[in-house]
Amino acid sequence: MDKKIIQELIDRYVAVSFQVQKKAEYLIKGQIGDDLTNDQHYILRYIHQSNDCTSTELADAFEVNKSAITAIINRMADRGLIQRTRDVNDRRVVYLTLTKEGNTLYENCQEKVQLLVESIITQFDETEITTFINTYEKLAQLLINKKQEEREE
Amino acid sequence: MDKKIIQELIDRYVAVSFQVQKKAEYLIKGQIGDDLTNDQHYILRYIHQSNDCTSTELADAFEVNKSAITAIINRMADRGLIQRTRDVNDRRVVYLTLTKEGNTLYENCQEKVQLLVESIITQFDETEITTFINTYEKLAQLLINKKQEEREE
DNA sequence: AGTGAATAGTTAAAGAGTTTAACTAATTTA
DNA sequence: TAAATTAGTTAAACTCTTTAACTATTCACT
Repeated sequence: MDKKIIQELIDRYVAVSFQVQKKAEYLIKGQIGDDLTNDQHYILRYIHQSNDCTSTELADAFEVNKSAITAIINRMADRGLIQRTRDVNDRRVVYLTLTKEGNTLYENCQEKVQLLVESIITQFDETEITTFINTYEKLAQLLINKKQEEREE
Repeated sequence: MDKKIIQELIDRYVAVSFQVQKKAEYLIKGQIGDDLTNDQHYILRYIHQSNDCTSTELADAFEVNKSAITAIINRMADRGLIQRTRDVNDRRVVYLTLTKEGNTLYENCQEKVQLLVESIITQFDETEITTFINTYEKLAQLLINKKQEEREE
């Protein structure tokens, strides 16, 4: 690929990924209201999806220090959204789960996000969007590998 | 499209966009070091790209309040990266530009980001990536329209 | 079995980013 | 020209993040 073309693609990619991220967060925030910050919403989703979620796992996924996770979890636990449970076999490990209230809030958010996304996703045909997500996932994998490489140096 | 398929696409999309964002920020941070936070890096890029950039424009682009922009710009101006200039015709308006130091830092970052992105972008063929970015840009446009609609309600 | 290293998580302090509300100063409009 | 609007700032309160030091537990090894 020509260097100039690459440069152009980078500029387009940077601009568009930025826009999509910010606008999507704006629209979702508009849907779910002030109950959750963006970060708390991501955490809520992540814990709901994951089995036996731990602080370390979250810190890796979010690329922040474990103490940043502790702080967020504290706030959400104070509000009764998240529960901590010690592993019986390895008592260093603390599992994070959603409380009943946390789950209800998740369901609420998910419903609203779904309505929003549906109204947009239906403007693509299925092939276009699966092709898009396939490439996106390939990109994600390459980035994960790249991180792995850097770690090993 | 079937409801179930949509649901699956949403889950894949949410997961992958999240991963790409976090890993990309991690890798870029690894390249440019501790000179800039992620947000400051975005601001630096944005001001470099834009002509006659103002706080209001940044606040719109980043979907935050103007006072959040003031705070970041203050920090970067204190470090001598950004300059404020009043508009001669409309003296309410303040234009933001990069100083010489700001520009040097930008060039530096851009070079490093480019090396990183090149090493990844070359693993796609050109058709795949332009198709990807086209769809991405279509998505961005839909989100922008959606925001516009909501504003008008 | 016992010592040293590694692992999971927390705490505290300092700084960065955000929101809200109140404010100044300049411009528009009616 | 008075009233409303616009661009930007300030201050207080809060969230998020990093660094470094810490506790508690488990692993590895002789």
